[in-house]
Amino acid sequence: MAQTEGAEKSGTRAEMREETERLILDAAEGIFAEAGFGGATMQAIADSCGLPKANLHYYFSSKEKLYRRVVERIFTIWLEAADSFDTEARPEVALRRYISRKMQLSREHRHGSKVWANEVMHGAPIVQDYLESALQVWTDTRIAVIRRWINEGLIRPVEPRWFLYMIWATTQHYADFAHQIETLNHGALDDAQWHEATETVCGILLRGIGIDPHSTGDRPA
Amino acid sequence: MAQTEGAEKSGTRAEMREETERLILDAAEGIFAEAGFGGATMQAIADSCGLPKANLHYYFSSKEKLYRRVVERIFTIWLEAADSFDTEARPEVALRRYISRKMQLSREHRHGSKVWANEVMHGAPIVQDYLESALQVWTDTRIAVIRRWINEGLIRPVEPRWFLYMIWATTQHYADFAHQIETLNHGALDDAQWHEATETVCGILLRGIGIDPHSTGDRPA
DNA sequence: AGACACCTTGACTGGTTGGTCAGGTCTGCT
DNA sequence: AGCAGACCTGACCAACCAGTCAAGGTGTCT
Repeated sequence: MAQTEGAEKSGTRAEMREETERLILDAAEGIFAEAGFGGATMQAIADSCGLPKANLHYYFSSKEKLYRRVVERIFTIWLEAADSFDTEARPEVALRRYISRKMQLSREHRHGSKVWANEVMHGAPIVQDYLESALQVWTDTRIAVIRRWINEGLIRPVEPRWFLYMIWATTQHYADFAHQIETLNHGALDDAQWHEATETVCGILLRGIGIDPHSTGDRPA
Repeated sequence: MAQTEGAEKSGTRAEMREETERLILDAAEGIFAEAGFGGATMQAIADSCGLPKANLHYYFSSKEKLYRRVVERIFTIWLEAADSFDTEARPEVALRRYISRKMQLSREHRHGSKVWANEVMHGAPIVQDYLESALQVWTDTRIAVIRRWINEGLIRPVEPRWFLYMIWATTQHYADFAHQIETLNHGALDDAQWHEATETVCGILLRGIGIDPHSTGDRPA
């Protein structure tokens, strides 16, 4: 009976295992985001997904293993979003799409962004290898693209590194500091505010590097 | 003997107490920044400043009280820096000074920024009242100033709220994500890089709202 | 039906942590 | 000198937490 937890119907063994793991990972992401690794307890995660604590240890042998899986999942989502930074498109198109996507992620994956921020803030004890491999590679290729745009005179000459950090910082801020933003806003941002914030961020960043933010790709150059 | 801890010479009772409290607060700031509230231990803080753990409890009755004092101190520094946002000066001067000051704080008070970020990310359980009072007031006055600049045609019309968040996000990113930045940079940023990053951030943000970032106040308008 | 592997869970444990306390030390005052 | 009050600290404790385990349940094969 307890095997068909919650709403999902029974499927194959593998499907059910995956389903339960996802249930735990979702709960863990929320708890780790709200309390940090040290502040989170396995009991709290167990309560959050309505499973006994011992059950968690059946699926994830240790707290650290569970945490690592949470962070890995977040990094995967982040990398997929990163693909929206199209290296072939014109800068105003590629950047606008990438920034919009990152804003969307901040809205839909607030917890994930917080866990990542926490991890990096504490010196990336778990994901140092990601920083040095995948992130390094991704960053280097994008820096090369931005350099090319500069050489072709498409954007103003800015150090690509600092510009990329500005994009990350401004977009992730809406997830990591959501509580502060919502306090100052007297409530959660509505659809219109999210749209306006995204437009403002896009507008300032694009204009900041010398692009007219309204000359999107759908008009002939 | 142990009373004149470390390097400082003995002064009055009050001076020595203040000195010891500062020693503990400095250590606590570092530990809280690196491990979060839940991950930090009183023993680690004690070791970090070379005092026995029981001594910490003599000066700060509980871990939470100590943490609160750390956060309060950070907020004070933040507010003092906020005064560099001169509401009288012209936008390019006021903004450039404020952004530069915030970048400087990110470099000199990395730990403090991290503790603040941690606190807000976890829902500001300790400093919610600051957000609702002091920060709210400060933000409202600055938004009014930016609105005035817009009405006077000094800067492009942007929602001041989102613009302010961009400033906070980009500058604090250099403290909160220092580890990520330094990993990608293969080492800490040197003086030249900090200068260049500050210039890039200022340049993009000012240009983004329609200001020529090089028309500083020291030339006649 | 029976056997087997997989899943679930309440109860338990060893280690860690925040906090206490009694007894000692030092300083400034009279 | 002698005293009072501030300061220091090793040893201790109760609470909590990650992780274990053994016993029982459930689905799926032959």
